Amino acid sequence: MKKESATIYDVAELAFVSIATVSRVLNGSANVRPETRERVDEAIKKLQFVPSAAARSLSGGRRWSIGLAYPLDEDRSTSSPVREDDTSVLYTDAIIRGASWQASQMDYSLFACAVSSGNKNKVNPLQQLYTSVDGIIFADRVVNNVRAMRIAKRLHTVHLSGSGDSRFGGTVRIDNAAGMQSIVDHLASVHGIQDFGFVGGSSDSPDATARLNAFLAEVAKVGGSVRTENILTADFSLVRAEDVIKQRFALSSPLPRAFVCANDQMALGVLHVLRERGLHVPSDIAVTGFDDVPLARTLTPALTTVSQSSFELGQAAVNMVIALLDGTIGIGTVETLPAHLVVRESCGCTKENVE
Amino acid sequence: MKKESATIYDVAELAFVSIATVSRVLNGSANVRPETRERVDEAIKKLQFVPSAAARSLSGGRRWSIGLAYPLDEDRSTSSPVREDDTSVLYTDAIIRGASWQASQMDYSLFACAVSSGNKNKVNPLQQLYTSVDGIIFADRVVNNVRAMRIAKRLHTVHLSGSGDSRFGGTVRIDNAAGMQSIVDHLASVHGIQDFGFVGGSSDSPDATARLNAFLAEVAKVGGSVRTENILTADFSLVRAEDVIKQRFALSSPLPRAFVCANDQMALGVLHVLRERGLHVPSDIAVTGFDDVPLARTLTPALTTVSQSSFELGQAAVNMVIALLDGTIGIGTVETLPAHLVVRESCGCTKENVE
DNA sequence: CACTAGTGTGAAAGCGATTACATAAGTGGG
DNA sequence: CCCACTTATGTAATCGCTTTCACACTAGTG
Repeated sequence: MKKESATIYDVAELAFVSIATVSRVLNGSANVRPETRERVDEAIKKLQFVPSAAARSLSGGRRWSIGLAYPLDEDRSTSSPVREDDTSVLYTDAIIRGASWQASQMDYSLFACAVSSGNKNKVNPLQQLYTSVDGIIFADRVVNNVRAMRIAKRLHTVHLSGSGDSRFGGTVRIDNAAGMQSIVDHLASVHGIQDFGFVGGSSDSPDATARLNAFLAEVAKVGGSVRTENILTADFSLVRAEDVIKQRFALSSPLPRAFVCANDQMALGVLHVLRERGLHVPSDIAVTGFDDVPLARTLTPALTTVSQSSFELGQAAVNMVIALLDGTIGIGTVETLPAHLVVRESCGCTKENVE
Repeated sequence: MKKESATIYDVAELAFVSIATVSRVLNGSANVRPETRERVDEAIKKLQFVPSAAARSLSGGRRWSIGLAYPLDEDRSTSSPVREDDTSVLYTDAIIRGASWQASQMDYSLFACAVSSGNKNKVNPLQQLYTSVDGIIFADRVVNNVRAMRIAKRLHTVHLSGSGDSRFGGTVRIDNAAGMQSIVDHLASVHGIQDFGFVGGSSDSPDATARLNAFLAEVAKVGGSVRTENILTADFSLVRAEDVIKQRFALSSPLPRAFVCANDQMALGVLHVLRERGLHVPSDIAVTGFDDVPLARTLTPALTTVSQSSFELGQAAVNMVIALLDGTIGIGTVETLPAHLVVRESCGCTKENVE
């Protein structure tokens, strides 16, 4: 079931020139007589010729494309996709869009590829990806260090928001600490909250760890407290957050006055369960998110969160890959993007307060 | 800033065999003596050799990868990305995940690539994509027919949910009509609603057209009515839906008893504005969605919608591409996936009713 | 004991571009 | 009017892999 298509040879023949000349036209080289160029362009149009990316990259030129690897939820890749709709990581989506947008601005193409951690497959998607692009962006947690280092030997890599600085590639991250600080601060100073709870991500994610640590530090700083049973750990997904909060309900000890969540999706899950159990947010208990996904502001109550502009994160990553490619910056560069508090209703503020 | 890495020649040398043998080992060919195979495997491991996808595909073999092209929002690609967070198309996200998952199951890699309609760029992302994969999936509206036909000459294509059957590739679609019918039916028979409104997508989307037509037909069938001023047109995005509904408020004529929306995001926007204007959903006015995105059930009120399992859509598309590649099915095959009503609260049903 | 059938392996021909090098034609300056 | 120089184009090598073909070996057969 193979299909044929025009090659550079066909174009050359039709335009009565050599393939070298066609290539020159293709790559906008100077030194091509205008009338020759025109003849070639015509042939290209007539044959609907599109240069093969594969051949192009083999022959050494740039591929003008960047890869973005992000994690495909494990549960889904190992079991049947029944609970499909529960774990959609909106956050990644925004990063991808930001990266795509920026890549397109810079005349690059962006290929996003979901990579499952259990790489039982013979042909690894990640390998496929990194052998067909100029540089690659890793979303948090998608590869371990060993793997990342190996890949970094082949092409330039940029890591998104890990806490450890990657020594073999670039790093772009959000200022997790500042974001967490502003949330806890707000909760404490504006709403007088002292008794905190936390719903975090798994400890193997640098982002998760960074947020938890920042949270704990800031709670201490504002003189608040957080009981051990109120530090919950999910995996950044909505369902898992629902699960852990339900489990928390099984305990007899009283709930905290606020649940600070490490991302918006988990906050959504928490909101949902709390409401289900008849609790009112924010009067009974405040809930905050992190990320500011598009829907955060449309919820009732609208979610107080930290805007970390995943979109800009994606953009910055693309820029960094290109800079690395161009040699403008060196390996080991780290860029920290600001995060800022977005006060809405779920913390206890009222709409009038806010807008 | 180029980097070096091991090639098949290095492996051959280290294992004292020819590159042909290495290739045989790589591709699991029979007729390789176990001890030779072992020697090669060792060399591969030692050199951390990963075959170049580019070279591989150039030499004619399958690339074991599938492309998925989806639209990048136009406004964002033409203007500054300031309103970044407003148009995230959650729907596409689910398709991508479904496709990725299925691809990984079938031992293929899935490359998702956002394509902006204004292709002012020299290097077109779409071209990059389709010259590096075995087959390609087009999300609704991402390319026009001419373009699609051209691409279909080169490789196998599958179109996601257009209404017109693609004569040069495969088509996978959702049963839009059945979905719309069940929504309108429910609204009319269970809630006695007669006065309908509609928030649709732009008319250049086959899906949008199909849904609008099905809506109109079914309203007529149940004896309901829909006034012209209550047929609103957005572009499937949250913000645009908010815009059009706000504009609708400027008119003096009374609102309908229900707004049927062509997708969930627009329903979200409508809900938001309605609430802002002090209207209560569903008692004052019912609102329904289409798609059943993950968050639909977590809203207040939980969104009544049609589950079209975008995830399965993605899966089916991947399967179809592979079948096309394998020659199992022929060009022009169409698969229609069922859609089913998900009754929640925004139509007027109560939680007790539903669960 | 020749004779046919596999096996296991290597040599070499592409695949479709890019690019260094070579060549031919046009251009001034002395 | 010739030489050095630029400009336009062609030739051929190269990138890293797959695959066909041919060859050298075993083995099994009559």
